[in-house]
Amino acid sequence: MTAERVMDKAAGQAMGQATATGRARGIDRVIALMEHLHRLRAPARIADIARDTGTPRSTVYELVNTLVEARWLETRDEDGTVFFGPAMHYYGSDYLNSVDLIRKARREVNHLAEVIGETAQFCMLDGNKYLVVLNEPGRRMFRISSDIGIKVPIPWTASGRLLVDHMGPDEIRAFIPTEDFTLPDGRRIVEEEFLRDMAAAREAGYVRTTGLVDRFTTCMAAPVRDTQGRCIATICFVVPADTDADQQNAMIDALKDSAGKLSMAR
Amino acid sequence: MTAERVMDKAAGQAMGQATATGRARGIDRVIALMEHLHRLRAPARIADIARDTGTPRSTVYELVNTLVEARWLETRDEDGTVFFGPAMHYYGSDYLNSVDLIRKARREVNHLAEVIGETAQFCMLDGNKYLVVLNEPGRRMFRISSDIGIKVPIPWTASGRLLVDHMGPDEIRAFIPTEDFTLPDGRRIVEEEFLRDMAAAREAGYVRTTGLVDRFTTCMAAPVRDTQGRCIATICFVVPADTDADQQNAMIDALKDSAGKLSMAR
DNA sequence: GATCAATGTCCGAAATATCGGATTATCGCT
DNA sequence: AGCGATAATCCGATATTTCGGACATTGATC
Repeated sequence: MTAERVMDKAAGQAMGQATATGRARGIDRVIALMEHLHRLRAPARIADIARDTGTPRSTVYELVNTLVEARWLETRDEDGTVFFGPAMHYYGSDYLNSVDLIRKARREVNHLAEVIGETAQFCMLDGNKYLVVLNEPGRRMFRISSDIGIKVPIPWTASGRLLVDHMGPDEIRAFIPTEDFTLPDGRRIVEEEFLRDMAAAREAGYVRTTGLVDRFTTCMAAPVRDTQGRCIATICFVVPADTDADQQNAMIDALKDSAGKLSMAR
Repeated sequence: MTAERVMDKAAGQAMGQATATGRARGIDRVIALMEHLHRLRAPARIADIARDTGTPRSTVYELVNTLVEARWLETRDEDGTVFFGPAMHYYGSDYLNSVDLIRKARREVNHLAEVIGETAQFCMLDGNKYLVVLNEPGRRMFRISSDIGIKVPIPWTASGRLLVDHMGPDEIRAFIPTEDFTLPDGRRIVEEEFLRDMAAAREAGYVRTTGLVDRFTTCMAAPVRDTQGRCIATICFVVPADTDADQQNAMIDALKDSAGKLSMAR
């Protein structure tokens, strides 16, 4: 078996306009490296980074040294793995504070998680994918790892049904890749069902789904709308499917309330 | 007047090992750029970035394009300024979640800010400087901009008196630069006073200061200690100096409680 | 203790990314 | 509209950084 290189998408991106020689700019290598760590969501050894991003080993060592010095990365434990460093948190905070809607959303999400005690999130679209922008775990200590900044197919989520609110059937078909209607377990969401969910959600001012991405989880979401009434974000709760119905209704009210405040603030 | 270049420290760092020609690696330029934006805490125009970091204009344009594409930066408004982009938030979240103490501290800080309604922070040392790692604004809407990740002289802060808890007078003299004992308004903190504060704080299990960095602000902090009893972080409140005394006592109790939990968790 | 694997360092050559400066586009103001 | 100033793009040359591969180091296994 030849020493074929298996690169992930980040590597592909990084190569970008690179000529056939395989030589790339340091900055492109670094971007691939960081995207790789983000997708991994765990510290990685340098040799593995080199293999998985298609970057020469000596180059990775060189760059990692630079990045560790700048605190962009941190070497973990004594096992020689590296992961994001504090500088990323500082820059990330600056970003959050600089975006008005997100700064306000943070207050709401924190408030909801604190008062209700369940995991609350703030979600938006990124291109034709859904992603969690803010995540505040509830008192329950399961689901430790947040999936902040990880792209997910729109139909897999409750919020997704609100976020494409403003589109007609044709637009949606053109916007969401067909394969995204297939759930992780292989089941397929038929378009009519999705469109019906959508209409019902717009009508009711919230949406609830159960057992979409995983069988035992219920998701409730309320829309944040701009002045034109377009859904630009959602606030939602992620709870066990067996959560008491009254409790769920209280949560939906809380969501509508918070989402309303953020819609006003626009 | 000659076209003398005024570079900030980041630029100096970036030049690093650069040879006398002034040519530098792209990655070093990028690090300087990001540090510059962080210090600025506001969007900047490309021309200004070039001037302030000592990077050639054409290089900055080139790099900014790359970074915008990677969502590390974002062009703001229509005024052509750039600032941090969402990718920084995602990487920063990954960092926060990967550090056990910080992840737990976030819950406490959010809880305190929510329940008490005043600005709560989680602080640590970075070298011989103090810095805010987590900041959660209270209900009061003043002091919008958080100073997350900005280094501050240790003697300027309440928490600082706890964080060097474990050092003797000589150690402290060697550790904290003398100029750091001079407050922003020019007043000087005499060492004896600092040492007395420190001893009293360790005794009481908390520290309170008023009018240090600015005349109308009171700071209260409680120590997070590791298994050896060493103060590795603090949790604190930042409130107006005229805050009711009973209220302040309640806040100190809440701080001690949270700090205690984090100390246990080690 | 010897062997093998994995990790990290070093170095020269060549491909190319950075840089300066000139050019073009955009904007604000009278 | 015309003008000046500022912002952004373009382009060729060369100083430099990436890259491959050899070498050193560490550590685990038998």
